[in-house]
Amino acid sequence: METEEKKVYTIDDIARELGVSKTTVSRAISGKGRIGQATRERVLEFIEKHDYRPNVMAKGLAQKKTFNLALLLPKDYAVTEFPFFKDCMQGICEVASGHDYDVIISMIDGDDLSQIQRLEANRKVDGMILSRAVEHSMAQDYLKSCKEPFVVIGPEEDPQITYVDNKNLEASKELTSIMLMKGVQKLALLGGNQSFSVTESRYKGYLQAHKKTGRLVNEDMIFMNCENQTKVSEAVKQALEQGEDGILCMDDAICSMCIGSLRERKIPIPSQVRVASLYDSKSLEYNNPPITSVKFDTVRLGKMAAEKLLKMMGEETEEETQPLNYQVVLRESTQ
Amino acid sequence: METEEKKVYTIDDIARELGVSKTTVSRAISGKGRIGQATRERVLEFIEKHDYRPNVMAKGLAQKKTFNLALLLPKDYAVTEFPFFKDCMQGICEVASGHDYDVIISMIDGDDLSQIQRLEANRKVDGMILSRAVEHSMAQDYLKSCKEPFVVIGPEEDPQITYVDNKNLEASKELTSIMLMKGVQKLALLGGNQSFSVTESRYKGYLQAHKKTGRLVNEDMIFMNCENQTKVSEAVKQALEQGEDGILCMDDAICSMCIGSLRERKIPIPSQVRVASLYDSKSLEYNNPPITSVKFDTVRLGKMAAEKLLKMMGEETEEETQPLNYQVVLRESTQ
DNA sequence: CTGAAAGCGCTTACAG
DNA sequence: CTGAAAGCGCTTACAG
Repeated sequence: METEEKKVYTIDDIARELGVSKTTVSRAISGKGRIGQATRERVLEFIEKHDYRPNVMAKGLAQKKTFNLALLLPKDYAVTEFPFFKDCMQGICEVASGHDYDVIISMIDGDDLSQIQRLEANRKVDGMILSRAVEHSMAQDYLKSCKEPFVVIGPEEDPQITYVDNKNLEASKELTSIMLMKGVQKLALLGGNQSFSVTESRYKGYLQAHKKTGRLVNEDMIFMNCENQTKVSEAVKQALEQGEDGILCMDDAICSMCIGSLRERKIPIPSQVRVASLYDSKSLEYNNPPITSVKFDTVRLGKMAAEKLLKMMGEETEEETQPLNYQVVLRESTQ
Repeated sequence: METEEKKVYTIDDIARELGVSKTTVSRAISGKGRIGQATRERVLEFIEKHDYRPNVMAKGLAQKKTFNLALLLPKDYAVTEFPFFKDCMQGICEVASGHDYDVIISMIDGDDLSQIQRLEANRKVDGMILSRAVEHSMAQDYLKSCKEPFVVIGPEEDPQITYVDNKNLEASKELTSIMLMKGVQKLALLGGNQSFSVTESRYKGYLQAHKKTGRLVNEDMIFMNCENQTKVSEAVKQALEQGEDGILCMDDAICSMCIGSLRERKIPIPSQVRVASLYDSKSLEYNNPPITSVKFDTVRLGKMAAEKLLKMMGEETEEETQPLNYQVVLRESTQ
């Protein structure tokens, strides 16, 4: 029962102790190359018994791989986006570790490429995931110019770039349509930061739904860049003055602020104004009344990003063919 | 102007082209070992010109280092904790990359050690940072049993373990004292998840402040595990029925819910009830009225964690001696 | 089926 | 001050 330092074996030790060559040991482990059934089992057994784990760094050097991938996160994201990034991260980590890859995070600041360049110069990763595509981001252009494989999370117009995205446009269109069908006459839209692509997608969905049903959209029904309580309150005030009877919020944070503002003005939901959100959260679900909103499977989004990337890097992965989807959850706030 | 593949040099190439040995090149780069001024400059110049960057993985193998550190994040953290983790992450990444280290994230799920064991077995990191110490966490015990250096973010009673923490107890004590001095007669405490150490620290601060001023604390003034709107609303209701004239919330999320609940009941802040939070956020700052709260420098907390860890790993770092601190920001909600 | 050898791109005693 | 050589712990043609 002494606290003896457990010896950490190398492939050399194993070869010596077993009286075989390290080539053989390597083959038994990797499963590549021909090897006798008997020897393989002997090696595997020894490994199991002594809990040998190959040195990934050495393996990487020999194979010119790093077994790392990078997740590029914006440094400046707003509170409203936390749940999104956290879920992405979780999905990515899960599939990465399933392939014995690790994920290195790098927080990148707007158009400052230095962190990306550092990662690239140091050759510590085999591929990168760029989260939250900002319109006209330099990062994308830069990554394209490198040989490094990468996928972006978010909408992407460049057909040469691999991406995954939630169906924001479709979801927005569907929820808008539903609200119009339910009898909302004038539906205000409270949007987020206009430089984010997701804002644009949701906006388009809203427009298309109006077009489809032959409804007019007036400039003054659209309130963009609702990033704090003050902006939201102003928007709500103006919308009410204009007699809007429905408010569609682009995400849960905006929606929370919107609800707060309505409550302050003692405007009943849904009897005077129906409210819905294009991104769900617990606080909307548990609100009184519960708020209608769209649920995405963001963990899965992250997983798909990682799978796509691993595939580009030549890993074998059973990429899910089933497309990402969403659910519109109708709750009391739109009844 | 062709898109020629830029050759990626190795130390061997440089040695050959310069007619020196690779030992010399290595020395010129690392600055270790004696080397002639002239040769050093020749090498450095060549490197600069051809933008040579040493292969970190190879360097690592030779030095038995990985130049990675791991950040262990709980998989299940609540919305309320996002800003905290994000700021930590940012601080850690900043100092890590300053030392040419990268940070690998791993999301660990309660008492499931498998992810930690994987990291350890793969030897992909030189040290770990365990964020959010949960009371009696297995992770800590496990890490202690490994040789791997690690530091924890959060309070820590074990004197053998290195940790960094915000001064939650002190801050809680100070803010509580201030509220009592300002004339609050009965101060309710709305606390978070009781299994987190931070909850305990803040609770203690609240108690100590009462003791110091000779005030009694009644069981029924304490409301723990206020993790959703329902629980908070109940707590607020009960507190009001008991005639409390002050409410101290443990964090910004709890406080937001508390404010919402008060607003619904049309209880004016601060005239009927004074409200304060032990963790600040924009939404509290911009609330109407603005909410008194405590500001911590969490980015710096992350930095210090990383610095402490790097030091344990033998890196040279000018560790900041200045202790972490906090500011109590008195706003309208406690006037 | 198995192994000796070279190689991945660095570092570092050791000798000169 | 400089270099030849061994080594970090793996993989992988190549030969047998």
